Amino acid sequence: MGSPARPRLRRKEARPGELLSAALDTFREKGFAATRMDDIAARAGVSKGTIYLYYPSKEAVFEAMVRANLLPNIERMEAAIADEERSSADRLRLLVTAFGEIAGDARLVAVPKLVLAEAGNFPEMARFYRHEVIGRALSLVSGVLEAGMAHGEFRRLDAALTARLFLAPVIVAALWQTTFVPVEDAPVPPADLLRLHLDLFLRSIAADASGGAP
Amino acid sequence: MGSPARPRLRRKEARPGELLSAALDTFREKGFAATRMDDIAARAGVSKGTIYLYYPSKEAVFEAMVRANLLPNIERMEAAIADEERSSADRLRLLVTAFGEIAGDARLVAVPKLVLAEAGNFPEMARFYRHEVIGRALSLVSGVLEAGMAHGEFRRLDAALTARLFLAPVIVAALWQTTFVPVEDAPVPPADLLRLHLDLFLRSIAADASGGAP
DNA sequence: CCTAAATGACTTACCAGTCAGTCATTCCAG
DNA sequence: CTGGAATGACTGACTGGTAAGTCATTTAGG
Repeated sequence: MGSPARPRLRRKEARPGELLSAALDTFREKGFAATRMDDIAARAGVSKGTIYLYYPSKEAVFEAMVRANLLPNIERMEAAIADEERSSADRLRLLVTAFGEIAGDARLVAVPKLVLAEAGNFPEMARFYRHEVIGRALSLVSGVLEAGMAHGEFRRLDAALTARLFLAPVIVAALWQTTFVPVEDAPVPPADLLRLHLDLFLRSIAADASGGAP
Repeated sequence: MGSPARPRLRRKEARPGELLSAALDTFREKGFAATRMDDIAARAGVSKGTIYLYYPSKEAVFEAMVRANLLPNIERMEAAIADEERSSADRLRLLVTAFGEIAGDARLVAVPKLVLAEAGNFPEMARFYRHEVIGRALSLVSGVLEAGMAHGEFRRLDAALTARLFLAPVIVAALWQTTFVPVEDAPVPPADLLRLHLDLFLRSIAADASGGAP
């Protein structure tokens, strides 16, 4: 028993990231309230006091964790449609693929789910997430939709509403994944669902009645 | 100061319902962990001890509250398509309307959101909800879809997947409503969103009138 | 050595759950 | 009717356990 799991290390640079990563995994498993600072510390291989060297409170850890996971998501999305050469339909296809990858990554998806669950207790963060992540995703999609409409590729529709309809199945797939898959044995392959979604969606917004796909 | 707010009343019959209603409103505002039994009691105009006359624990209150809000939802849904005379498209239209009403009722929608948020801590309840509410909603929709396909009204598609795509925007609208509307000032009218959804969805699954290409 | 990062025992606050006592209501005896 | 005894719904101070946050001490690393 006497063997100390690890000698105490001093890693001023790496700590904050390690702590937030441990925090994400712990919040993901138990939710905000049921997570103890000792849990996070143990997972990061550190004692509780160490967390307080870097963050002033549990809430601060939570907020920092959410912020740390904003940029990667946004960048993935924006990278997915950087290619301006493609047709609007192709760009939507790429977007669905990119979102599908995010939706399949349980660790990434945990963040919005936590924001959702804690919106009542962290209204400021909810507003922030609403604008910085969801707002950007919506603009991204409606930008592509408007381009397609201007180009005559898609019918004229309310781009803001249509963008929401485009994203809805992705969001539901993501939430489903984190909520029910750990609890039951018959998962629906998100890839199949999203392929069908793209097919139906493109058909429903296509400009001419006689099909759109080349 | 001496004035007692209210004389103590004895209402053995009405209490359980009043307690669950107070519990719903409190859980809705703060989430499960952050609500205190004293909060629920105060909202119900009762002392904390009284709750324990009717429910053995905080978790029991939560579970009872969820169960109490199952049946109304299911019955609303099933009533919405009871009319077997109509076309499948019309029945989908009625379903969207019914779901839209549920989605617009912030109190009702809070329940699935709480289930979602607490699925990790109440796996049994998550499974239960998955089967008794979501499962039933999915069968309802896929039943209508299959009837429409058999009738030649809709294209042949995977009914289970398509049903999920049909429900996704309703679910997202509901979650949006409870999460972001209290936090910002520019709500999207769910009615507009769902009307567009129905339009696009029906178009995407319609059998090709002009003998089009698959 | 010296500094500052890391530790973990300690303090403090909070809250689920308990239970001895209170009082509104009912119901019979006179 | 009436009053007072019995009932049991209701109360709220209290307990025990838990966990956030602190800080005097320890020790890695330069």
